[in-house]
Amino acid sequence: MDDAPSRGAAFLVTQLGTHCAAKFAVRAREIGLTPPQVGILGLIARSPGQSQQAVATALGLLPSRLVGFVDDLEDQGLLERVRSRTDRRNYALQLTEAGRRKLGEIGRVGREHEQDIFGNLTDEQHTELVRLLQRVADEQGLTAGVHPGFRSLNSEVC
Amino acid sequence: MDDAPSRGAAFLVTQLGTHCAAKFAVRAREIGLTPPQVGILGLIARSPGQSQQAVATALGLLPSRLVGFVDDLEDQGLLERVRSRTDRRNYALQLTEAGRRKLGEIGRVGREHEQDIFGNLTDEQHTELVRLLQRVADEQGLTAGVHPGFRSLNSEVC
DNA sequence: TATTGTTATACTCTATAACTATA
DNA sequence: TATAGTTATAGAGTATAACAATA
Repeated sequence: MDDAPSRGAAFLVTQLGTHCAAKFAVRAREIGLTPPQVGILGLIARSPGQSQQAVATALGLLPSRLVGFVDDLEDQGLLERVRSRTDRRNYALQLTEAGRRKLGEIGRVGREHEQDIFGNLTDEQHTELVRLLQRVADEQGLTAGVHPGFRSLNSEVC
Repeated sequence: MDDAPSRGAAFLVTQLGTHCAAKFAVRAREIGLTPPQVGILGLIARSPGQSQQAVATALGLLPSRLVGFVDDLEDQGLLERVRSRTDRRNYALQLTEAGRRKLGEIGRVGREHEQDIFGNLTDEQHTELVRLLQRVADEQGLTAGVHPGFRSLNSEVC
């Protein structure tokens, strides 16, 4: 008897989630980004002009951590810090043209990633899996744009 | 347009996996254990008498990390280090009676965890979800007893 | 010489708190 | 006085490498 105990859905999701996160991190690094930076670019693409505070809150990471990520994205020429006219304390973060191009790369990488992990499912199976996961995620309050995994586990559970 | 982009299965699995891991860590802590320690106790229950090297390899964590976990489990009286007669360099790790009782608690906590996350699915939906996840996990080579999340992401992907 | 378990050291990552400039 | 962004410091967690005991 060397079998693992029958794995429940929770164990399988945890195991596969860790696996997916690790594989995606590799793909993100290949285009010069960390996973949180992918989230930052996507958020600014959807809602341009937000302050760093707003981005930090939306993604569930500390403002002090955000600084370094934005520094790097700015160094790469993917976004700009534009001082707000009305309140010169904060910035309005904007994608550059290169940032919009990078967004296309992110999309390509994301599709490759999805195919890599779930490519052996039929379309029907894939659709059913997404439906079930979406339902559970909604019930667990994960619908919002806040990405777990960017924030610490401690702040997650308190 | 403030919607997140349609979330693929990979994103959902990553998001839910992180969420599940965090919630399980809380439940494990309530019975005095860390997630790796849960894995250690389960492995020794299934295959008693293994050396620390064997356990470390099976769970994908470094032998030097294992020492502290086993120290704590021994302090709690849940397992014993028994010197091997044939090779006095290594130990044969054995559960104590208290360790076997703790295993029952782990089972209870695991069922509560599963119910907490997936309790709103019908039995048919739950079964279908497990089937799909199991299939993907198998194809990704996650069938073995090696638990990702105990080892570092770096060693995972290289 | 090789291996098991252990310890010591260094490194990475993250949280906390202090600081500045604006308001 | 309060807030946005930043920097500095400290702490937790982990990997690497050195070590003693045994083979």
